[in-house]
Amino acid sequence: MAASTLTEVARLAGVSPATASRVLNGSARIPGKDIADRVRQAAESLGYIPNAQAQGLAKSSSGLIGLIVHDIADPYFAAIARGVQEAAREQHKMVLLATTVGAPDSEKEAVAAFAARRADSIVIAGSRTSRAEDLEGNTELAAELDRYCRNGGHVSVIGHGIVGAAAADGYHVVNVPNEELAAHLATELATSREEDFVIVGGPEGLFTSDDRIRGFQRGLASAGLPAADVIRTDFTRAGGFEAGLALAARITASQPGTETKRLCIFAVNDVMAIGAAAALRSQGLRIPRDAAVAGFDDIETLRDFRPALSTVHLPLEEIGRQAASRAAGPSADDAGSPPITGQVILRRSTEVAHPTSAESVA
Amino acid sequence: MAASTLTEVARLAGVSPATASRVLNGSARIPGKDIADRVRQAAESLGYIPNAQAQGLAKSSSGLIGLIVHDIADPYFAAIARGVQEAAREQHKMVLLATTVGAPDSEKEAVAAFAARRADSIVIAGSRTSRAEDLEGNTELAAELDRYCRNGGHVSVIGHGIVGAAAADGYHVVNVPNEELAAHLATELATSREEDFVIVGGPEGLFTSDDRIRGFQRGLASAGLPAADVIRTDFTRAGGFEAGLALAARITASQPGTETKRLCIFAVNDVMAIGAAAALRSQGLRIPRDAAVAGFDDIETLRDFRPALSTVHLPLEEIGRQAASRAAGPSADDAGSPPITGQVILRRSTEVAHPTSAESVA
DNA sequence: CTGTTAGCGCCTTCAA
DNA sequence: TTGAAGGCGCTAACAG
Repeated sequence: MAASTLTEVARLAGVSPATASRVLNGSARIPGKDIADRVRQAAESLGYIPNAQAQGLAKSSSGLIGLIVHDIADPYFAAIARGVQEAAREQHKMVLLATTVGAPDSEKEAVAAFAARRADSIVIAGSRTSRAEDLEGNTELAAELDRYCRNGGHVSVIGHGIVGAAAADGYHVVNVPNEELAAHLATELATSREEDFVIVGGPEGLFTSDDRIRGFQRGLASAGLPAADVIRTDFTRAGGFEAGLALAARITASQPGTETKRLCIFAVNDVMAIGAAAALRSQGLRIPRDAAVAGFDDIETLRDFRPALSTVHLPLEEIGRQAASRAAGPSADDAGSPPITGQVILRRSTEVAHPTSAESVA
Repeated sequence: MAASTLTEVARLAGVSPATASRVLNGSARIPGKDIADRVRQAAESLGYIPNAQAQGLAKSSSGLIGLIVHDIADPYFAAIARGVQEAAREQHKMVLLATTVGAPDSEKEAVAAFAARRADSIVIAGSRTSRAEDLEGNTELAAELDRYCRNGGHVSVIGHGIVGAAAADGYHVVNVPNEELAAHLATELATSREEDFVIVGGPEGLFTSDDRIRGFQRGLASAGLPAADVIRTDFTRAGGFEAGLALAARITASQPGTETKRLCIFAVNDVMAIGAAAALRSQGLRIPRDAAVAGFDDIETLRDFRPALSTVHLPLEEIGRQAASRAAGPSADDAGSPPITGQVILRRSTEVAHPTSAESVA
């Protein structure tokens, strides 16, 4: 027993399908008042639900927003997804989800799938990469997106634009000032401190990571400090943990006698920072006494972590929302939404050690 | 410039649309070898992407899985979503996301929207409620689901079944043994301890919460202990925090002289537990010294929280995956997937206070 | 094995 | 204002 159709409703109401359509979905005036009620009633009694596929086919638009993330369980992406979802709700659309593991070819597939479903727009979150091995994948992805745009689709990419993507119509980028913010964080951290800085970064070629590293180094430089060592590892908690272990060894080794500066560790995202902190702790080191740790993103779920993590707040939800609404066209706010900004937040994890202040909570 | 169609491909290849369809999508044999290649090449050169809407309309099935959650940014739901997403990928389907704030009527809308899109199946996560004020909403939701099922849809609900939903065809429930596990947690906690138990629960009528409360009380009873006080609050971190504040006052008040037992707080989910812990800490109390805290769910992102939180591990991802594949029909594993089980995990937050063990990490 | 003929359910000109 | 007719892109029966 398939769902009832518009035709059935029309028949029951004693009108033509066209009329029924106008009453139930169309936009133009339908003052048939008497007839309109009959149709509505018929629809109601039949439990009529319009077939979105058919509607979409007829007017070639689907009311779908495609969202591509690396992993929906990652709090970073989950927060963005929430923003996208909210925007979608406002636009009376639904979001179609695709998760790739950052692999460009898998992203390409997702774009093709969205294109097949005639998604009205696509939001791509998750960092772009410039690694040589991804070059081909990136090119194909760019081509796929380009085709999608040429067919009238709207794309908005969060962070960096797709490598090799021509600035086509309907192609937007929501810029996140990773570099500037990282620089800002570095200068804040460099102020009135005397410590060695180390950066725990993701794999080379990951834009988000590279931008943050570059920015941090720049900030250090502008504060007259030497460049920090950079440890490359996975862009995950596990990666942070691994790096943390190495750093713990380094700290422990330099303990005896030598007047050592405290280590200040900047992990390019919060999750890595937490991993690094866990590693230090597992080696009996304490934060911020033995080392300072800072992250990036200000993930909500991690805010109760102790010692409270210094980080850079990013309005993730707003980023997602903006990406989704920008792709919807310049409808609402012609002025365009305001650029994304972040904010350095210094908390306990990078406090200068005051031996006595045990209870100071950020 | 709209995307190219199958007809165009067919024309370019000099064959009929039907043939082209068979080559590009159909399943039956298409050994036209020579012709098949021509078609494929034509498709390639035109950048042909099948229109899923049209395909869906023609074969009345959409390749879509609808997922309903309260909030995709909540790590609990995000983890489930990951599981659903994985199952979807295996089924070569895509997931359509809808977030409700737990409001039955909003869930009803989501179901209708999924039905409109002819989703092949729907997964509903997020706790069911039995509050009087939700009765009407629940009934409508049940009706909507029932209709959806009658039209051939498959539904699987995580946790409790929808209140008032008749066991229709295609309606499945993925049971989560909340009560048993909570009971188990209680008995573990009750062993060799002498403390007062308090439960921080969600609003009355929330099945997930109520089940866990009931189970915990049962466990306490079977250990010969009196029932614990129950504090009702929001099913969120903020709720946990609020309750934690009240409890902190209670603890502080009873400090002087009176031989007081330590308080053991069971929050019905991890996020609430974290909130409660934060509240205690904000009042200068320490865990587990001044109070023990336990949660439920074993949220991954929270595992680095210190003191490590005792909790009940739930295979969230597997739950999502199972829900999605069960709804896909008894295709893969006829034996049906194994029932969901959890596991009590005792960590630092409920350790019996050993004044000297400062570095014992769970 | 391939082409032809009908729809799938809806919307949208175009007449009436 | 309402109805009739055609088409959105594809698939599924039939023919050939």
